[in-house]
Amino acid sequence: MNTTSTPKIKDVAIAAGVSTATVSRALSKPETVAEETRNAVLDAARATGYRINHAARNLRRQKTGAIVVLVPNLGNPFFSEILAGIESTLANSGMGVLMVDTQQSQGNKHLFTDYLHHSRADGIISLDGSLSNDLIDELQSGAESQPIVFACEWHHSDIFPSARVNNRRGAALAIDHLYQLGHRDIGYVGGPPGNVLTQVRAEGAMNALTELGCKTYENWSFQGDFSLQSGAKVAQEWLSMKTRPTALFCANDEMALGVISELHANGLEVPKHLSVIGFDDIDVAQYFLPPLTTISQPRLELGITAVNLLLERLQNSANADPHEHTVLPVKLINRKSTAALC
Amino acid sequence: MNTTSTPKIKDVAIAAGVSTATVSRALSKPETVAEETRNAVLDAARATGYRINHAARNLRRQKTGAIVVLVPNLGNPFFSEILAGIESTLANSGMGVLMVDTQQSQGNKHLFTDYLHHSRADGIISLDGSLSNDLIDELQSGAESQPIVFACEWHHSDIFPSARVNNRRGAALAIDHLYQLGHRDIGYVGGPPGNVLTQVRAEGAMNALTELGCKTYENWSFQGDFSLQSGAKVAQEWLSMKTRPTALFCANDEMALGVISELHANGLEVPKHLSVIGFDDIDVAQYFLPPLTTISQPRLELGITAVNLLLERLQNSANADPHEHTVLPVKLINRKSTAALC
DNA sequence: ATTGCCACTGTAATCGATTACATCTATGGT
DNA sequence: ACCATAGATGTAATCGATTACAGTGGCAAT
Repeated sequence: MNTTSTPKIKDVAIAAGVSTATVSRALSKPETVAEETRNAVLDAARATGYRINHAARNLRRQKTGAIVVLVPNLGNPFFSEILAGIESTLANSGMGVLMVDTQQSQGNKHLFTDYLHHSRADGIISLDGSLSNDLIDELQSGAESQPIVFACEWHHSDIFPSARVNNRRGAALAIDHLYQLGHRDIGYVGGPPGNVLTQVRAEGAMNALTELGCKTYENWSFQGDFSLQSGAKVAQEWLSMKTRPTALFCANDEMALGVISELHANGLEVPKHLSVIGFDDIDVAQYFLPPLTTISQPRLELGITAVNLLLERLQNSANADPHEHTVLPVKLINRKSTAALC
Repeated sequence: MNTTSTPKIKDVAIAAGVSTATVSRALSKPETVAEETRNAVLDAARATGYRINHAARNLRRQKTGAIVVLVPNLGNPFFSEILAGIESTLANSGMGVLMVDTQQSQGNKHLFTDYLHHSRADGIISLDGSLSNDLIDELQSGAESQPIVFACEWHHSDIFPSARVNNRRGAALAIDHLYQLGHRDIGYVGGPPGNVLTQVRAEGAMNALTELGCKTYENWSFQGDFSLQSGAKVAQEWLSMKTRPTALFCANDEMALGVISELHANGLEVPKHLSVIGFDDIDVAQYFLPPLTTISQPRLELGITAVNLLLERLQNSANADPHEHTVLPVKLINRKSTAALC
C-alpha cells in the first residue's frame, strides 16, 4: 500500500489476494464472484480506502456517467427549481450533472458544442427550446448524435422527446378565469418572440378569446422577455394607451409581478384598476402583494420526468420512442391579483 | 477515416500525415510545432470532425477539467445567481461545472463523498458552510485532500479560502439605518441556528445595537430558515407578542418578504406598523410592494472571485495562501419598507 | 570537417479500470 | 472412469490521449 497516492485497483487486488479483474467484478457485478471472495475484496477496498478512478472507467466503458443540462438563465428561479428535480433524480442513479448556461455560452460557440460532445456527457437535458438549428443538426447527425430530451420548453421542430405541461390548456384556463370575472378586454404579455412558450401560450390565449367571442387587438399583445423589468416596461406601455385591456394574462409570473409593481408605483392598484394573471406559480407568487393568481406547473416533476425519459433512452437506445412527450397537468391558482370587473 | 464512429487522434494523424504525438502537440501546445505542420493538423482535425476524448485526456493528465459546486438549496434564487457567476467564469477557462444539492445529498452520504473525490473533479466550491466535520476532515486528509474554497458562507473552522462579504458591516449598516429612523426597539430574524451567516449577522447586529445603547431582548431574536414561509411564521409570532420591536432586521430578503406578506394578510402595513429590512437584494426585492430596503451583496462577483481563488490554487498548489479570504463590500439599498418611527 | 545545439517530430510507455478469452476446479450424468 | 458443463478466477488486450525520451536534420561556430 502506498501512502502518498490514492490506492488503485491493483492495491486492492494485492490486499485481497486476488486479481484486478476479480476486484473489478466484485465491485461492479457482485453476483458474478463467490461470496467469500467478494467479502475479501470489499474489506480490502474499505481498508485501503479505494475510490474508483472515473476517468479510467469512462475511457474503458465509453461513457461518462454524467449528463449536461442546458439552462437558458441560471439566475431565474423558475429554472433552478426544475434543476433541483433533475439533480436529485440523477444523483440517485449515481450520475453527475454538468450545468451550462446557454445565454452565457452562445457567444462562445466553440466551447459550447464541445460540452455537448460525447466524451463529456452521456446525454443532454435542455431547458432551452431556442437552440440554434446548426446545433440541433449537429446533435442529430451521425457521429455527434446524442440522446437529448427537453424539459418545459422544446425545440421548434419538436422531434425530440420532452417533458412539458399542457400550455394551451393553461392559457385557456387563464383566459376563462378572466372571462368569468367579466373581463372582455384581455391583453397578453409574452416573452421573447422566438420562444416556444411565448408562442404556444399566445395561441392558447387567442383561441380561447375568439371562442369566447372576445376581440383581440394587435397592440394588446405586449412583448416582454420573462424578466421582472420587462413586466415593468409593459406596465408603462399599458399606462400610455388610450384604450386599454382591463386584464392581462402574462406568460410568466415575473413579468406579472413587474407589471403590478410598476402600476403601483404609478398610483394604480391591482386588481382594482387591472387584473393580472401569471404563469408558473413561482415561490414568491403567493407572498406577493397582492398574492398572484397564476397557472401552476409542477416544476419538480418536470425535472424528474425529463431525467426518466433520458435514462430510459440511455438504457435501451434502440426501442425507445423517439418522439415521446410526457404532458403534465396544469392548474389554476386563484389568488388576489384578479377581480371582477366593475 | 471511419464514418461509423467518432474520429480519434490517430485518424487525424493519418489525415495530416504526421504522428499522433504531433497532433496532440499541435492541439494543446501549438507553439511547439512548426507552423506548416500545425496548419496541416488543424485542417485535418477540421476535416475529420475530430473532438477530443476527455476521458482519455483526463486519465493521462490526472485531472478532470471540472469542478463541483456544493449548493445548499438549488431552488433558492440567491444561490442560483452566484452559480451563474461561477458557471460563466469557469466556462471561459474550459472547465465544467458539476452541481450538487447538499440538502438532497446529505442523506446519501456515500454518493456524496464519491462526488467529491479526485477523479470526478479537480476542486470544490462550496456555497454551503454547514458541511459536516467528518466530511471536512476527509477533504483535508492526505490522499483525499482536495482544493476547496467557500463562497458566501464558510466553514465554521474557517481554515479554507473564501469569497465573502463583510457581513458584520452589513448588519451594522442595517441597524444604523433603523436607528437613524428613530427605532430603538429592533428585532432580528435569523436563519437556521447553525448557519454561519445567521450567527455573524446576529453578532454584527447585536454589537451595533449595544453600541447605540439599544436594549436587546432574547425573544426579539426570531428563528427562521431563510424561506419565505418561515418569514410568515415570524410575523405570526411578532403579532402575538405584547411588547414588540418596531423594526425587524432579517438575515435575508425572503424572510423579510414573508414577514411583510403575512403582516399585510393580517391587516397591518409595512412600513407603517413595522419597519423591515432584509439582506441580499434579490431581484424581486425592488419590485415588491413596498420595495424592500435591504443590504446588497455582489452575487455575481462572489461567484467569480471564488472561481479565481480556486483556479489560482489549482495552478500553483504550493505557494498559495491557504487562508486567503476575499471580502467584498456591502451596500445599503434604501427603499420603502423602512420608515421613521412616529 | 567536426562538433554542438536547436527545432522539430516520431516511438512507445503510460494513465487505471474493464472485459474477452483462457484456464482451472468441481460436479453430475452416463 | 470419463466427459460435459458451469462457476470462479486469472491473463492480458483495450479504451484514446499525453509525454518522456530518442532520434533527425539543419545551421553556426570552431
